[in-house]
Amino acid sequence: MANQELSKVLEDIGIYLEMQGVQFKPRAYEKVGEIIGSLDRDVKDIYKEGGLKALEDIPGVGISIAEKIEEFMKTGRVKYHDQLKKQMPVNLDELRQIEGLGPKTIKTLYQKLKIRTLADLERATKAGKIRELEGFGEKSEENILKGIEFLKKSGGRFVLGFVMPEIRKIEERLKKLPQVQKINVAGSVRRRKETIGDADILIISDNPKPVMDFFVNMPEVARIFAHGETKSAIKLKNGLDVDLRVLPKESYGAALNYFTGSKDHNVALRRLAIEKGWKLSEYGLFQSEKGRGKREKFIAGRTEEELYKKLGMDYIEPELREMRGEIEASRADKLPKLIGYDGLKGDLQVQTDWTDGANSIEEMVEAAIKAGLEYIVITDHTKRLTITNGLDEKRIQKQWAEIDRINKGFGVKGIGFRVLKGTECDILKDGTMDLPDDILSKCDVVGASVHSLFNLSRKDQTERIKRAMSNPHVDIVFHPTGRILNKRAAYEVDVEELIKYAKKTGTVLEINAFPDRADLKDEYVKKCVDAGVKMSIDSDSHSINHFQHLQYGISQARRGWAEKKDIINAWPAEKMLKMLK
DNA sequence: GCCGTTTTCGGCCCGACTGTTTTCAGTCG
Repeated sequence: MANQELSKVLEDIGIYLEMQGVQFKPRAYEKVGEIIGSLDRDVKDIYKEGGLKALEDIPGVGISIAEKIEEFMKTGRVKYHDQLKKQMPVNLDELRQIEGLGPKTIKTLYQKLKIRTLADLERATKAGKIRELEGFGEKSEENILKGIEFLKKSGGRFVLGFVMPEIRKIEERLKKLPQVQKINVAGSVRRRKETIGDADILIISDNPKPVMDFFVNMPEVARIFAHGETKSAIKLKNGLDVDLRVLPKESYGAALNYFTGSKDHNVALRRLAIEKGWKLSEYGLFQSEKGRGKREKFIAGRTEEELYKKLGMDYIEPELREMRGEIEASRADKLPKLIGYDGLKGDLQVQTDWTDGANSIEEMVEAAIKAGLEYIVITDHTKRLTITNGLDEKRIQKQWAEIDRINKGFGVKGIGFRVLKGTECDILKDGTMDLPDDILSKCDVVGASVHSLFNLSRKDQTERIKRAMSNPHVDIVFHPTGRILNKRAAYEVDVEELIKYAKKTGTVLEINAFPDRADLKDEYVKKCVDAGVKMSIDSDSHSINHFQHLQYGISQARRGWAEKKDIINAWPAEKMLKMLK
């Protein structure tokens, strides 16, 4: 799908235009880039079927952008984009990752200091060049440096949910090859870590050469590092490294286990094997025979299940293999029965075009039904978040009438789906809510969110959120720590104190499934599980395609040892509602 | 550059915060 590439070109045009101080056009390009980026259908297909006219039917696309899309389809580039880029030859991808660096700043830095790349920026910062610029000072320089440091720490890692579609696509393609008998994606992808460094694909094949040839010649390959019979390694255009390995049938389980990790988990398994007088490697579990020249006796390794069983353990799900007590739990028959990937019945955070969502309530409902859900809560933003056109007292009541109308329609048609009334209500500076209690009391589900003042002291931020939790109508704290992976650290807040207070007030904490939020993170999920604090897994959908993100929230819950009993939207609507304040 | 229950031109939703200034530009959500 060329949508992603096209979407980036259009968004880049918007940024370049913004640098030039052009009015309104930037937003038009930015918006259309967003829309195309989250489109269901391949733009290529739309163009093939209906030409320019069909392109213009895409929301946000007029004649001018339609022509640019056409040009992109025909030539793979957009001249207008090339021209703009020539005028301002900076590495936007790199520089824009720094929090606080917008188009205008990037422009100034280029014009005054010839900064094009992250490396240029770091050099200038360390040489104290930034603070000398007009309009900049020591603080600006310090903030940029902090941004660079943060970026380095997250160091080239990819957000799982953002690269997963591409990995799955490659997996599906390889799976279809007649020479491939079995295939698995191993490594941190299989453990479902929130970010991954690379992807390891394992296969069984009697005739691997054609598979390898196919693999290194895929259209999204940018570089080939290795191209052999048992191992090939490539870099994709999006920067992700992918390895493909061919494994022998009899040791596939052992190899899958080895390549899935985590490293520490593997070490623990090997130690267990040694205790029993055996030896574990990626080739299998062996009886280590004394004496030279004797062949080691193969004990297990065809499947992972067999391997764990021989070691006297229950099978351990990949998401648990992080050395957080899973070895002991497995031996004691005390592993959790993790919530399943089909385990959700509802979604408690959904935005619509009443605020900053892309689709109507009805469209979101239709998509939710398709995603297999039984209910959703409409939780549009509230008035403080003005840019989203947040709902005030009047508009939210209007929305309720619309929801009633939709639910009534389901009643008539005999559809069991339920739309619930909710809000993603801003928590104000002092911990009070952006909507009055009499409105909140009439919502089915009240979510509370921090969207401002990320830099309060740890104490003030914690008190602020605790005050919101003490509101008798606040059911859930949405994305409790506010982090954005690869972009922004969590605000200073005492999460353990929030967990304690959640228990005391009966407040639910959210696992936000949006890929770069994944908030709460796994270790806090486990603390909630241990403390008996209930959680919800919500997509935070802003368009009909975002329900697919729920799986990443489920991953996060599983990595935190959560079972069905811990996740309130794994329950039927009635039971879920009864649990709330 | 897009859009239209303001319909083919004239709008395009804003407010808080920061760091720099001494009245404001840039960024964020």
